[in-house]
Amino acid sequence: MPGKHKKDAPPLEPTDPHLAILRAVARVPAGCVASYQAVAEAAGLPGRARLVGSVLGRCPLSDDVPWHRIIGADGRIRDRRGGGATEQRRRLGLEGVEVDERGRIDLSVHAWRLRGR
DNA sequence: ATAATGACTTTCA
DNA sequence: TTGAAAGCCATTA
Repeated sequence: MPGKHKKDAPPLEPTDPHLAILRAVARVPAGCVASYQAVAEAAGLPGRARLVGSVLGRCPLSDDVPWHRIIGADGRIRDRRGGGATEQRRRLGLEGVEVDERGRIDLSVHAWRLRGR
């Protein structure tokens, strides 16, 4: 039994922000895109758009999570170091999302909306 | 504890 | 529309 007077900090919690973000990204359906901000809100972390990017950047570009469906709030693919934007564009194309030459995506068509009515 | 960094957003020119 | 500057926030050094 924990009779410690000093506080103990578990390594992971059910409300772990990282986990919540990954979960939110995972529920974005194919053929749709969501902004970092939208994902943050969906994860219950309003205003942490930057954190979403950090988490996705730290994770490997695996198929475990549809990272390619996350784009900037302006509906364009965000550029980042190392590249990967090309891969993202390719994947989106395979899913039926039309991406402009400049990386622009029609949000009025593919924007993912939070379900919950 | 302070400073720098990053797959962000918004505002202004 | 494009680009620069500031705002914002957790992680990392």
